[in-house]
Amino acid sequence: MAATGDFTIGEIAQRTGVHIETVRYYEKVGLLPPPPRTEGGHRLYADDHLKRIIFIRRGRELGFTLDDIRNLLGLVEGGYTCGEVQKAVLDHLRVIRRKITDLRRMERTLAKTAASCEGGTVPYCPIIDVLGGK
Amino acid sequence: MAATGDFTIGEIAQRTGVHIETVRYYEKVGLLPPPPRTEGGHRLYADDHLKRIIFIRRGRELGFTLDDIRNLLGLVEGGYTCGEVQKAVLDHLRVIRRKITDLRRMERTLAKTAASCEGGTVPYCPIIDVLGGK
DNA sequence: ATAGAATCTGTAGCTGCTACAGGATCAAGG
DNA sequence: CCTTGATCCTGTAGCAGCTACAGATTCTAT
Repeated sequence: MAATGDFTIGEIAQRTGVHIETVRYYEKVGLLPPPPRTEGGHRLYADDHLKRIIFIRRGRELGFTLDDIRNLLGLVEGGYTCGEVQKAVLDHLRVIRRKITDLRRMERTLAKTAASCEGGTVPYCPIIDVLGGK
Repeated sequence: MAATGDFTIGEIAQRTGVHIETVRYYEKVGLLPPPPRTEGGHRLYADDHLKRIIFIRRGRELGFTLDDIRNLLGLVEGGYTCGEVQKAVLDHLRVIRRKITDLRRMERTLAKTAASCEGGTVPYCPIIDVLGGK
């Protein structure tokens, strides 16, 4: 039930939480198949598009690149095995963990640096020394 | 001692670990004052430039945007108080910590998702469900 | 019929570089 | 002095992933 609803781009944007321009952008870069149009040329989306955009958005929220998502969608389309999908996720997990590591290193350095500083109105700050390198 | 050495852009790139094009880019966007030139038009850098580029690089390594760095350099130029600098660092620290939080959330979700998966040759994967959202 | 909202296409902008192309200049060797 | 090869010059375009226009058209409701 609740068969193929026809959505305008505005409705689909609202339902998916993705901006109108972004929906068009996804179409342009081939992530979203071009939907049928009204006589006047307005896009008319169906449930399939809705699902696909939600898939893309979820992927983005999880930090996948559009290219990653393209591949995942390719798997979904073309028949996939659990192993293939899992591999993509584990690869991505490694990327994320590296980023976390990098950020934590920055955080430590910055926190230490900020602590070395009195923060008053003194016209000198040890932070600048840290940035000045050596 | 070791007074103002004259560096070509290639030397300065090597010493700072920043690409030649990037050095020119920093000049273009106003982070680096235009150095004097040879008769033929080649850039000639002095120790001040060297220090400045190292400052920029260190800032980048710590995740500051070029705009942040521009502000920091402005402080350094124009006379600064420790409090001003500390504020910039603490602001940035908040940004970094937020990113870490976001990435950790992604990581948890992905790790959980990947674990829910057998990873075999089964032509179905629960990960896809997660991405499909609901 | 008409007003106002929504949509259309196409282009430019954002960050922080990187990678050319096509030419000029520099430093070293003969 | 002259040539060669390395380096440098300017300017432009490209990357990701959107976002923000402009100027025109279409849709919807009265």
